Formats: sequence, structure tokens, C-alpha cells
Amino acid sequence: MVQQRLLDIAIEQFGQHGLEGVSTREIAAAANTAMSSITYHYGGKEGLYLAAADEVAKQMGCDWQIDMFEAVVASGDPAAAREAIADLTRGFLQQLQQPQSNDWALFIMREQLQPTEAFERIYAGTMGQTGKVLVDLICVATGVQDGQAARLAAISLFGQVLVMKAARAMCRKMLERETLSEEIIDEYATRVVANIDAILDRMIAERQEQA
Amino acid sequence: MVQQRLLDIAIEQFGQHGLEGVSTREIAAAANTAMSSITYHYGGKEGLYLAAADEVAKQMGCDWQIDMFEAVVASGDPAAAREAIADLTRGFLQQLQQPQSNDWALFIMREQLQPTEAFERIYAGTMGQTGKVLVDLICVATGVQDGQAARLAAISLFGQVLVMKAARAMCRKMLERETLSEEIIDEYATRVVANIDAILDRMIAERQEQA
DNA sequence: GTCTATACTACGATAGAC
DNA sequence: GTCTATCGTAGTATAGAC
Repeated sequence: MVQQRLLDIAIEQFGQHGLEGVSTREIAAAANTAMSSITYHYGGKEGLYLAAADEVAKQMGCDWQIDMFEAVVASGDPAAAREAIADLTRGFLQQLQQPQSNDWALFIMREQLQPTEAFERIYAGTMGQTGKVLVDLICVATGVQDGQAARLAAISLFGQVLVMKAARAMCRKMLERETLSEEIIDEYATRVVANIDAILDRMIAERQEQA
Repeated sequence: MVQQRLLDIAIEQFGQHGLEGVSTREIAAAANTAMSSITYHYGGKEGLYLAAADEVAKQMGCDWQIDMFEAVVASGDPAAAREAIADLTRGFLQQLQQPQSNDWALFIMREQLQPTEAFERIYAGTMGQTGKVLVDLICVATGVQDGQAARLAAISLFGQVLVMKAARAMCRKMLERETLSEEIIDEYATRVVANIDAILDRMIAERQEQA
């Protein structure tokens, strides 16, 4: 399928070099087709970019099932929620480590720095849903009612995962490694899960102090 | 000064659009000079880019004094180290919030995604030094001897700060705000400092368990 | 639907006037 | 030092053949 080939290569190339860093000729050549196919199927470079964003939103969350986490939220069980947060964290950290996530992760990072309409499309998909579930899980795990407090906490948890991808070059330097092996990532995941445990405990203590 | 104008605009433009996303003509025009000035002063586009990276490394850490934190490390006082980590966190979060950091922060983010020689230069400056001090402070604050454990912890702390800049578009969406006000950032800083406190306590407990 | 050929614009580098 | 002029290359879009 010419269209799927074009999309895959578009995500890879746009992610790596940005919208302006790639030529439609390059993308077409890599997809073994003529440049004018892009004009025909997507109306032009911009159209292909937005189509790639939709594809990113699709690929991003294909691995996990939000429903399971939503069920935990519905159950209202704090211990289960805490376990679910740890699972979500480990899963996301592992997904970010897999090479096939590189393409769409780069694409998203670029859109974070300079959001365009493409970011709206991506956030409307898996990203927004996952964020919402994480916030809800934090509320259940801590008993916190204040949505704002839970959202801020969710961001701080997410940051600990994100950093391994978003500041990967710095992490490599700090850890004095050429590549970040699976063992290192596992070690880091253990650290982050312990951190989250400590943070949730702290949030519960804060809530009880207030009362 | 033509050269300083070129550097400032280069950081801004290269940061926003990447090396290939800007033309030397645009940069020269924005600096009110001729394109050939870039060839003359920096040898070409590439030379200007590397010069911009050096300028970024300079601007990045101009605000704070590493020496002060190094003195705390030398003192070996755990309570002072903990306070220093909180100060460093708050300071960096505030610095990232200031609009003038946008230009060089974008430049660095781009280099994290696709490191070039420019990243080496930036890391060799403030970034590497700050990272090292943070690791040392964590060792002092927790009594942890294992450098690797401290480095992983440092990364998780840094991630909580970084996320507000690197995933700003997502944070805005999650917090349902068009702009991230100073109040929100203060609230977030309070959350992160409390998180760090809890994490350091947890690390001390882990160390005592091991013994 | 997919390709070739072509029109038009903008790029970076350089030479040379001042 | 800073400018203008120009060269060769590469970009997107489009028209038309098959």
C-alpha cells in the first residue's frame, strides 16, 4: 500500500527532521513512489504531515488498554490504583525504550516544542485519555479530591518517565553510557516506582494534615 | 554589534526551526545585515550554529553560582544539601518559566532529540556541571555512596522540572489553561519540592534497609 | 492512480565593489 | 567589514502522458 508506506516514512522523517527539514521528494523516494503521489493523496506536504499526526495518535496507544485502568478507577480501591499507576509507569517507560517508539516519540516532542494543529489531533487521542486516567488513579490512590493537585502530581510523575526520552542525550552523558541498556532502564523504573510510592504517601499525609 | 545580533537571532531561529528550518538570508535580514556577513564572521551556516551553541551554554547558567552548591557538598551537611537541592529545583523551574529562557531551551531540546557537536559544547558547560553538583548533593543529603543510584535519582528529579518545558503543550492541556501563570508554576514547584523531600527520605530508608 | 517533465521559487556559497 | 550580484543546486506544485 503506497499510502501506508508514505505515512510510515512521513512519521519517521518529519519526526527526525521536522516539517521543513525533509523534502517531499525524499519521502516519496524512500516510499518508492513519485513525489506527485503526495499531492494526489494528501493535497501536499502539509496534508501529509497532518495525516502522519493522526497515524501517530493511533500508533501511540496501540499497546495498552485504557479500559483496564478505567475499571480500577471505577473500583475506587486505593491499593489497586497505586498498583495500576506503577504498571502504567513501567509500561510507558518500557514502551519509550523500544526502538519502534522512536519515530512517533520524536514527532510528538517536536509538536510539544512548536505545537501546530497536529498536536491537537494527537492530544485528542491516546495522550489526553492516558493523562486523564492517571489523574483519576492518583485521586483514588490518595483520596485527594482536589483535581488541580492531582493534575500537578500527575505531571510530576510523567516528567520522571519523559526525561529518559526527552533528555536522552543528557541522560547518556550523566550515566556515562553510549547506549541506555535495558538493565539501566529497569533500574531506573525501579527508582521511579519507589519515588511514586513515596510521593503518594506524602500526598496522603498532606491531606490528613489539612483535615 | 553585528556579531551579537547574529548570535541572538541565530539561537532564536535555530531553536525554533532547527538548522535546516532557517535560511541564512532570514537570519541576516532579521539582524539587519547582509547574508555574506555570516560567511565572513562564522565561515558559514554551520559555523554560526556552533557559535550559537557556545552562546547558549553561556546564557544557560548565567543566573546562578555553582560554587555555592559545591561549597554545600564540601560541607557534607545533609540538611544543608537537602535545602540546596530544593533551592536548585525552585531556581531552575523559575528560570525555565521566564520568557527569555525560551530561545535557548528550545535550542537545547532540539539537540537532545538529534545531538550534534553542538550538544557536546553545551553539556561541557553549565549543563554538565549542574548535573554533577546535583548528584553530589543527593549523595550528601542521603548518605548514599553508590554514584549510579544517585545519578538515577538526579535524573528523576530533573525530569519533574523538565516536563514543564519539554511537554509544555501537554501540561497546558492537562491543566486546562491557555498560559501557565506564575501562580501555577509556584504551586507546581511546591509539589516537586515536597516530592523530592519524600524521595530523599525514601532513599535514606532504602540505604538503612540494605545495611 | 501513478509516473515524467517542467515551471518557479528559494537556498548556501562565493567573488568582487566599496 | 559590509554590501551587491550571481552561480549552481534543491525545493514545491502542477500539467499531462499512460
